[in-house]
Amino acid sequence: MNWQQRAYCGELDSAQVGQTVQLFGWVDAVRDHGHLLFIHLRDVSGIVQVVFHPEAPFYAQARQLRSEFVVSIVGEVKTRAADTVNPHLNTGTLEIEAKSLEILNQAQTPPFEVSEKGFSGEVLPFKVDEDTRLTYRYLDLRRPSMQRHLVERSALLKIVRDYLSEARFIEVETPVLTKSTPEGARDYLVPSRVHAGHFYALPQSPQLFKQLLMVGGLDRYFQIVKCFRDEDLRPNRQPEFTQVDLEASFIDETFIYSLLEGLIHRLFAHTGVTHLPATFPHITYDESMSKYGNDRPDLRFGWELVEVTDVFKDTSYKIFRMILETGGMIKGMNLKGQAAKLSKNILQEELAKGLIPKLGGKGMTWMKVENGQLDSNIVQFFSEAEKAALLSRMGAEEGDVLIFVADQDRALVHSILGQFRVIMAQRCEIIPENTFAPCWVVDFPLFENSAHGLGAVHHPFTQPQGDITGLDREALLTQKARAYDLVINGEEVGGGSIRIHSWTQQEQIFQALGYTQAQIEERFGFFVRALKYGTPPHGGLALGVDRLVGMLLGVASIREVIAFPKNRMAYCPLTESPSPVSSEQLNDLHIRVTEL
RNA sequence: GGGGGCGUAGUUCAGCUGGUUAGAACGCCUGCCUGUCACGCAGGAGGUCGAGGGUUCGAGUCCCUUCGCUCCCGCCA
Repeated sequence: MNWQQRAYCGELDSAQVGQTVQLFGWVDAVRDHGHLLFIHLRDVSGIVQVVFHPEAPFYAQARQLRSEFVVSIVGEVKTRAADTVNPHLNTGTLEIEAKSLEILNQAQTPPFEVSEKGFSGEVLPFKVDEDTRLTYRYLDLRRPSMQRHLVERSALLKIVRDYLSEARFIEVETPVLTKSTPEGARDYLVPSRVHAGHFYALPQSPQLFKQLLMVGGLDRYFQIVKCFRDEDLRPNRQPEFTQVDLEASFIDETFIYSLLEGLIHRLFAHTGVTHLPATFPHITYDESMSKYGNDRPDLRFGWELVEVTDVFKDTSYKIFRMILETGGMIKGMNLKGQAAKLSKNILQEELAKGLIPKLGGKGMTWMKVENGQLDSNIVQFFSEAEKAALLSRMGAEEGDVLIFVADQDRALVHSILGQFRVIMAQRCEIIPENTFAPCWVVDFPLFENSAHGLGAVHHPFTQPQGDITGLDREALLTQKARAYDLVINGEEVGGGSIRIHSWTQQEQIFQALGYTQAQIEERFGFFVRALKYGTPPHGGLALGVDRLVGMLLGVASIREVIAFPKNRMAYCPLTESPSPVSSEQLNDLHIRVTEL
């Protein structure tokens, strides 16, 4: 194999005209003119056209070529005549006149087309059932767009490594076979052969190990690492996913913010995005919930939630009055300038009766601002004072649409309006394209109510903002954590916290979570012990690589940037895993499978 | 775990209130074609309509069961 002399198809340029080059690749397309024969030859770098003339001794062999055959071609780089240039191909001003042809391998007709013919202007939509793509992922990966995804992912991860190395971070690997901890998601378990009846767990994150690395004095650690969570899947969720995991000692929140802002700037600059703010705005959890209805605000557009409970405190409108009398709240949103797009029929039938109930709401009140008046099916129930107050509170102008949701359950009001805001913004096409709006969400609550008492909102190693000594449950629920999320365009791309480094404080948290001394010892004994041996103040963050790369490349799903993803059922159609194993294997592992 | 949608040729899809031999495009095969590049022209092959059961004179179409995929909710410290 003459690999030393190899040239890459997509990298040929006019400087090489007249040279003889060696190419390896796959046949992307064949155009047989009976005499003249053209092929597109594809390798990882791109595509070039090869011409076979009928006089060539290997012409008969060339006519045997089919899609996806693997070939070695030696040929002369030639300039194309002006009227035969292909403007859609990077190498479109050139072609290779074949001097020899070797068919290195034949190929069956693939189950779907690998060629994207995409150099023909706009990229044709690739519509093949995803399970079929995953079953033949090696063919799917041959498509130029998939190769671009993985090439770019590699380039972006190199930027991460370079950046963090420059900032004195040390890349350390942590175990994949580790200890199951009852917090958080379900663990993937790995049975031990040597220790009968005992199990390792695959890490949900290297959380405890990276903190132990800080105790170990490594000072600044990072890792690009797989994490595993055995939960039901979502379009943007895989059972195994990749994080940029990092942790640093003797730092505070400001270190993390500026470190990550620098990294995000570099990553986005790589893809040509330069409009990110120098420092990212901070928004508190409470403010995010109240203005955007969730803790991952999409700041690319306005449409903030506005409370109008007080406007209707004496209303005669029966539905509002009933809800307010039982302690409910009314919030609304101004769909700025959307009156023309949203007819009364759409507002009432599709949204109030369709979408809102799907989101969990009982109803929605809407009104349009037309001819200087509020107009809707129920506007006659409101007083002039109420209408005037609404107009001013909502900043309403001609052509606006106001919508309101009322409910006893304040969290439900936020949840409905938060989802409604995003869905309607997409539907009304008000979200600017190719725009990225990052922010830090800060001041998360430390605890939340859970089925069995208090639960940690972030995780139990997060430092409280204040002293929690002696606080009762009610007071604990009002405490804030030193936790932060990095949110871009309404997607959480990373999260972290300043950790607890005092073992007494760590035990306070465990106790608040309702763990007994025995449970603490059994689950986290090794960790609490470590905290007692001189733990430095430290904190860190983890970035979701799949989501971030997916966002940077503008793909529809994280599966587009993962070489071998699982499907929605956590199944791999390519390898057909998971699969049954032999009874010998089970016996070795001391496992008996119960009847299904 | 709960709810919605889908399953027809290799691929993407059409197939009306149940009614002759289930169609289209692309792909594939054969032939023709010396400048194409989504080449063109002519011809051809290719289907247990996801599976099982039921209703009916008759089912791709209606009903039940089941499997698979997908979306939403729960879940995801």
